[in-house]
Amino acid sequence: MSLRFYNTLTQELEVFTPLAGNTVRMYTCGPTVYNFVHIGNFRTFTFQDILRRWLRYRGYKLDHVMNVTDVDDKIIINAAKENKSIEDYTAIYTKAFFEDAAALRLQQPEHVAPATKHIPEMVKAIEELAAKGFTYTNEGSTYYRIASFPAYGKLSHNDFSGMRSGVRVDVDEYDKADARDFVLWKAHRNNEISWDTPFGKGRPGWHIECSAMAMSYLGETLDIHAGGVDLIFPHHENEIAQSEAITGKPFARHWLHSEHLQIESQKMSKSLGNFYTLRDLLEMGYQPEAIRYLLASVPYRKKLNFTFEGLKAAAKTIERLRDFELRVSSTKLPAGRNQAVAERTAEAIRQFEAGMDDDLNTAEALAAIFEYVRAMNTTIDEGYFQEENRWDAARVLEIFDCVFDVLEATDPAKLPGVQAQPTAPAIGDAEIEAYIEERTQAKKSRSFARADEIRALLLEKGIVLEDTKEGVRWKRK
RNA sequence: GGCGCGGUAGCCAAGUGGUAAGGCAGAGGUCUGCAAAACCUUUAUUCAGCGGUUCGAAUCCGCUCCGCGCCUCCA
Repeated sequence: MSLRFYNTLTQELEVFTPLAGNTVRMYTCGPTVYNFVHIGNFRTFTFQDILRRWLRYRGYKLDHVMNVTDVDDKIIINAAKENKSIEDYTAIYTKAFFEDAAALRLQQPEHVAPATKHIPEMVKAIEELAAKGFTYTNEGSTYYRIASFPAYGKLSHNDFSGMRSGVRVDVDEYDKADARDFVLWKAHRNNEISWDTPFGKGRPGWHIECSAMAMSYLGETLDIHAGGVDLIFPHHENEIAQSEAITGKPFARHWLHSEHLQIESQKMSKSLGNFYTLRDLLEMGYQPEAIRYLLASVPYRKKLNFTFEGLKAAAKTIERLRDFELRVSSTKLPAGRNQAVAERTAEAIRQFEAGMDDDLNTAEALAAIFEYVRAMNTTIDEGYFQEENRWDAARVLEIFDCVFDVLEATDPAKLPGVQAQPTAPAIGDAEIEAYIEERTQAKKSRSFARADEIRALLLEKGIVLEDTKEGVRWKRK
């Protein structure tokens, strides 16, 4: 089965292949750095990360560009409020964004493109649009004339053919010829940040940065363009209008959009008090791996209902997988390789791959992993799992983790934005081993009270003991 | 009003014509000095409701109810 994605443009599931060679040229819409980005934003960025990782698993090289919008109305307003320059203000939240992204183990795109570092590219794009007659100016601002691009609406599947200039009663309220037109370049006013250009002093409109940067890094036609569903219209529609007006060629071949996240079945909003940033959740003590798992486990085109019950369930699920990993690596096993296990391993990998290939159906892919884990636990219980089967199980976990990346625990000291927690007093391995030895002796002499006391004492320090056939196994909680 | 997405067990969720995956939670059990972990059994005769098509529908069609998103800068 080949890799397939749902394409917003065609509204169909399509087989994916890059346009040229083995490299996937991908553009994703990144953050606007006017504040800490919230957990809903990270749902989309996590989807993009899973997409990246699966493309790489499938043997493709990536050339991925993500923009950072570091000049816009909200940034200008917020920076002014804090009496900071645009640069100083956005630097804070850009840094925070990448710290958060790292905590969620999001891979860095090959190129991170801040808008303010690409003004010449935008100027060039606007000049090309002007030369081809797609623009007009009004009071120092430059606008895109939608009426000159008949295909407008093809991505969002809206029919704008009936809309004409003057239809809207309040057209005079806008300084545009048509209410649907959008601004390419905003005229300079007050003391706002601005750049000098042949078409006037000012700053870029939102949409032009993506067209200009995408094409300057990746060429005229991208393989994949991705973002949240709310960007379909108008942002991505406008990107198409700009880019295709310039090149006359399709801007992106596959448009992938992730659905929104809801909190406890409600829209996340500040007024409802259910607005969370990653740092809020970390502050509450939730593990970044659990958050990542929860965000990744619901297929990206489905609304994700974020609940704290779900977040706790995610943490338990990860623990189950980590326990399995520990069991496979630490249990004493008979020599050899059980062929049935080897075959079951291949089957699990096939199932996992089939799920991911099917438009990144992570729920189905995960089911393959859990069915495998249960089957292998049973095999171990029954004594049929052999020494060399360790590699089989490790292979499955490795494939799982190269996409989901949640098995390794994060050092709590390295969480962004979290004050140093009063953690359990540290205890060294040697001391733990000494306690375990004492407890083993206590058990031998049937001093169970002392044995339980040691277990409790270690638990307080975050050490969990498990008695197995081959002796005591311990792990840090 | 237009366009689009969705309603599957206590919660999350797969399944888009052939008789309900998986995770978490709950109950009972095996193992254990006790635990933990693991495993087993169990928890939807039923997929928002009603009607239709079909040998057969959660899956297709129609209607109704409910939730959500976009329709000028929100992932």
